[in-house]
Amino acid sequence: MLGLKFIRTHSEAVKEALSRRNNSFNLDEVLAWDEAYRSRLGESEKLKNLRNSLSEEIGRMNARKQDAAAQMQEVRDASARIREIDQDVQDLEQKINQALLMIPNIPHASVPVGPDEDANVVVRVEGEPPGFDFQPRNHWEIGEDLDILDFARGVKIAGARFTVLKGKGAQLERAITNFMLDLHTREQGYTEIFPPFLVNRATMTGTGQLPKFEEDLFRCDREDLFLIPTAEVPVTNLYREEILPGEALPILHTAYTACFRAEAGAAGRDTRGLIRQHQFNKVELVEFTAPETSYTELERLTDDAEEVLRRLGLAYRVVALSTGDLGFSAAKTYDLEVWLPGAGAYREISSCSNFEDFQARRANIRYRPEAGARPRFVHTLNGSGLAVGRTLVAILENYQQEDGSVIVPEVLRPYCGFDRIE
RNA sequence: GGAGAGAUGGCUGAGUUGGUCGAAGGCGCUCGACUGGAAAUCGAGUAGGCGGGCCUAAAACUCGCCUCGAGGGUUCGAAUCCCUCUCUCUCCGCCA
Repeated sequence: MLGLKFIRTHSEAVKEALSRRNNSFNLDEVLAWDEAYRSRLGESEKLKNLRNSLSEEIGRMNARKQDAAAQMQEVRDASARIREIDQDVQDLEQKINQALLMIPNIPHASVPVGPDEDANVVVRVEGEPPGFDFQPRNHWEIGEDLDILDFARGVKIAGARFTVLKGKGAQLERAITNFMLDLHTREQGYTEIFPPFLVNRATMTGTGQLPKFEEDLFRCDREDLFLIPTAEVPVTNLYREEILPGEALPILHTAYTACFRAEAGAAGRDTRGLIRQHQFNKVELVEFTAPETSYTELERLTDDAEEVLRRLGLAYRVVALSTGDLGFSAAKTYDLEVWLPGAGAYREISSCSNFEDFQARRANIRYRPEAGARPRFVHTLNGSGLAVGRTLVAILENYQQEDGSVIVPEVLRPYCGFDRIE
């Protein structure tokens, strides 16, 4: 969410940012409401001031046994008018707040300008895609032949976009998860969190999933709880409505969670394989930092995610998303795309974003730079470190052998206890 | 699921016959004094939000309004009275 004061004083810049995002939000309407809101609020506050001073006077007169009937009548009249005006104030305030929740973040100046993903910019390419002297296969073929992925039974017990991992497939998934968590916690300084997978509406609103994107979420109707689409949601909201001491920053958290996405707008896309599932595992990195350092922290956090790919020996590239492809809450995003030989393409395996104070405003997460100073909004960042299912896909496709077996990357062997799946 | 208790500032804890209470006291924290330095001691300060003024702007300052879990009501006036909701704690039941 953008600050109302900011929108008020920088309306042209906000409009310009919205157009770079291909967003057709009507800002003038909000500005008009704001105008009316402040004028009505002023009227109301004047009358409340009158009411307060008269009430005090009445108290004093009563103590002296004087007759305050006239004053009481005056306050009664004022209160009636206040009630009317406050109704307007409340209506306007509500309209403004609802509108504010629908305005996306402003892209950072360094974000490439463009209408869609075709305008994304490849920032760097790392690692060599492996060469094969045979035709590399898709992960779903490899996985089914090895009897470690069972798509048919996933559909039977749950539905489309649900898959069963079996035997060494399940073990490898678990090994990948543990390898990532250990790297982040032991070497990169993140504190591990294991959060609830179901969260309430306020939490979903805090990170920007609600109110605009409810159709992308799974919801438990009975309790009005939502299955988290990413650990970003519960972990960022950990400090909702809090003022953190300045010396606590930066706060680095990593969390493994299952993630649940309705994939409402993705019908027909990636229908085969593990790439696009309703449920998948992910290890997430979440960071809270002071505004001054958030962009250097974005580079560091992205590098922490890249380290997973480097250690797994997977080729990848880093892509800066364009203004038209940027997520609703993000000011800047790098996607990490891993090379998939079976698909013959780079596919997204991580997304690292700086949200600046967009989420912090929604969730009211602040910090006090020093004792006695006014609280400021923190900046929040997060990135996948990494999507576990897609990492499994990348390993199957990149480490496949001509005989159909798959070599396990060195760093994972201590975690799974085998060096090959055949 | 049943019964009961409670929600006050960073923490603790008064305030519940409605009226200078945004709120005593203590702790913590900040600044200052004392000290070679520190501890102890003493003094001062220390909630958040919104709107206005000031200003190129922010901060600071200043005026006002709101907030004592959330929302609504009674009243000239509510932390204090009434209603609804949420959450926490204790006991019982159930359960991994």
